[in-house]
Amino acid sequence: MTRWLTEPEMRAWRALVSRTHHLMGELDKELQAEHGMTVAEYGVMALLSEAPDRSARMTDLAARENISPSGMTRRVDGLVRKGWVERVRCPEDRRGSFAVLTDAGFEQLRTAAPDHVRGVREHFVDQLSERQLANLAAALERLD
Amino acid sequence: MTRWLTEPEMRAWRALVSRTHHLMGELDKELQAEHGMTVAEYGVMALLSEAPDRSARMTDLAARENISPSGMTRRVDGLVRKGWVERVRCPEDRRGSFAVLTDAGFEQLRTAAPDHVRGVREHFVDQLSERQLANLAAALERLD
DNA sequence: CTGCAACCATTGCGCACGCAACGGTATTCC
DNA sequence: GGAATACCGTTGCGTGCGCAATGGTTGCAG
Repeated sequence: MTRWLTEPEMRAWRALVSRTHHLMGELDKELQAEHGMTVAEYGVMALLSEAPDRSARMTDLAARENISPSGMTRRVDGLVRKGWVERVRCPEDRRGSFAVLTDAGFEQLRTAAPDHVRGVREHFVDQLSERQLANLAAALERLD
Repeated sequence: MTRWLTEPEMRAWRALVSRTHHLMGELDKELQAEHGMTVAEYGVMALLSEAPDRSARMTDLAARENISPSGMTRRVDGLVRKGWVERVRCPEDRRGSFAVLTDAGFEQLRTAAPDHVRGVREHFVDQLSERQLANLAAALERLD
């Protein structure tokens, strides 16, 4: 006996999928055009910039960004090619390696951040009330 | 002068991106394992099943699913290969073509739907209150 | 101390997508 | 009516990701 989705449930589900997808697409195009980087790359660099020594293990990065280890390897590959990140072999566990944000990477992030934040505000944050944002965060953080 | 994100704004933004991404991944894996189809394919077939004559123009499908025309061409290619959709050239506009849900496709959808809906409930709908769902839909539908 | 299981990051492979360019068709404008 | 324009769907090409398998390393069990 299947409990089908009610009309409000369906609306919430469809809105979540389609709005999020569209939103990410817009932000990606903007950040790519203005600063030659993707939102995914931005995410990694933002994480690194706030980490001790501006560095983190590959596994941690993958977990924090919700992608597979191999996906993170390639994402970091791209950042290394652009000179924004370096790899450093881990001394006390020679299997692992650190991704470290370079000075050029930090500067790139500093330059891109205002534009990216403006994009997030324009397409998302500033279109909702403080209350709506709080409710949305509370709801989504409850999942899983 | 950049208005940085406040902590609640940041939480809402991060939650939206990461939870949605994770959610889609889970549903995709389940639907793939149980019925050999992706959520994206399900979406197209669901649209077709509710359309007049179970058919729709490629352009309409692409717009409704928020993907590029070429993306929709390939998505439908896959469905045709599986025998769930057929292409029919449009009589009154010979540039265009219809995607039509076959009987096999309709049957496939009927079989997969209960499991997919259960997944959506389990991972999303049933974890939130009625009120939260309504708020979430209202907030997201307001974007753009 | 030795052998085996667990783990880290990477690589090969396949897949889905976007963009730009294209052929074919419809429409508009003179 | 004929030429320019806009539009529909498809294809070539490049990109980013997941899964499975791999090489190198660690740590645990006996």
